[in-house]
Amino acid sequence: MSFTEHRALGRTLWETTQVVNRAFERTLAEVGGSRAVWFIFLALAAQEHATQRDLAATVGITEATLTHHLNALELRALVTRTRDERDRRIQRIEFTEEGRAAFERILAAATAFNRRLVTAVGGDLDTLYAALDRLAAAADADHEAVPSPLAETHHDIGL
Amino acid sequence: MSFTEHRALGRTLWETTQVVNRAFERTLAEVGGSRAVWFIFLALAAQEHATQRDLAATVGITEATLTHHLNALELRALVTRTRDERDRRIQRIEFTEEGRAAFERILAAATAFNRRLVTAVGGDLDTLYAALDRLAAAADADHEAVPSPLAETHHDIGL
DNA sequence: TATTGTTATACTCTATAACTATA
DNA sequence: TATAGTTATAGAGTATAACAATA
Repeated sequence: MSFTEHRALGRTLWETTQVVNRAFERTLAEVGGSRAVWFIFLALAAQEHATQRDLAATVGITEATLTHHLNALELRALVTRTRDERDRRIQRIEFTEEGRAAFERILAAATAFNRRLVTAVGGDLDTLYAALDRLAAAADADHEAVPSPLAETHHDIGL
Repeated sequence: MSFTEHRALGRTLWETTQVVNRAFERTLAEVGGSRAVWFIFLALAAQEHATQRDLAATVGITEATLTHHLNALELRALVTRTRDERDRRIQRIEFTEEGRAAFERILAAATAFNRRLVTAVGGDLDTLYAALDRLAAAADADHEAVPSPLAETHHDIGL
């Protein structure tokens, strides 16, 4: 029974992502991570952010949400926050030794997971990326005002 | 700067879905809907569920979560719940007149949105579906115990 | 005044476990 | 005992608005 003349592309995309994401979250949970933490860690390791605002934008969340996550990470002693000497408004966020180790574990798990996905897709990878980019562009078409997270590093950072 | 030898397939998939989903949620919100409500409405309209348990499985959520959503829908007078005469454990869920009208509005919005996505992808639709299916299968490979939601109606129902 | 980040609060979606009603 | 569904509770992730500290 179908309610539309087209197949359910948005829904298929949603469900595929749900399945993939749940598997990914399970994988990360096994090494003490989560998707949100993984994205934040990657952005931290890349060291391409000047402020928490930048970092939040890179991760694709608000500043308040980032603070929320950083609080948890600091509580777990995985990162430290120290005020910048020259501009005390700015927090400098750094991995602790333990945090760096956690990052390495999560990186290994995420890399292995990604490799599995890439292998599954086979040779059509560029075609898939092109299709996904067209989907995102089409969805955003009505709403240029809303910035798409990580647009500039799209595809360039580990999973 | 890249931390993996492969491009970030899982992440690209995630971000694409985020962008598409956010646009979809905005579209639905304009007609008083949400993704969860839309999925539930579709399952209701299809009338292929015997119990709430079935319905929850079709939508891909737990019974408790479904109850949560049905409470909200009943409060908004979009659905009614009546006990089955022959087995009073069973709730029969039906659209109210208003609920049916809401469904029609949401259907129209979702169909238009889906058409936009399909148009954007162009002629590669089957290739894209195949790639997405391979991704879901690969992600699930480690975790056969976890049932993927809507496996049987995959692709067969409106967005 | 503008910027950086935090706090307070709340919302949505989700789940688990204990429970009630019915069979 | 088993099944259908609800309630109570909680947790993760997210956001907005008001705020404090600093520039």
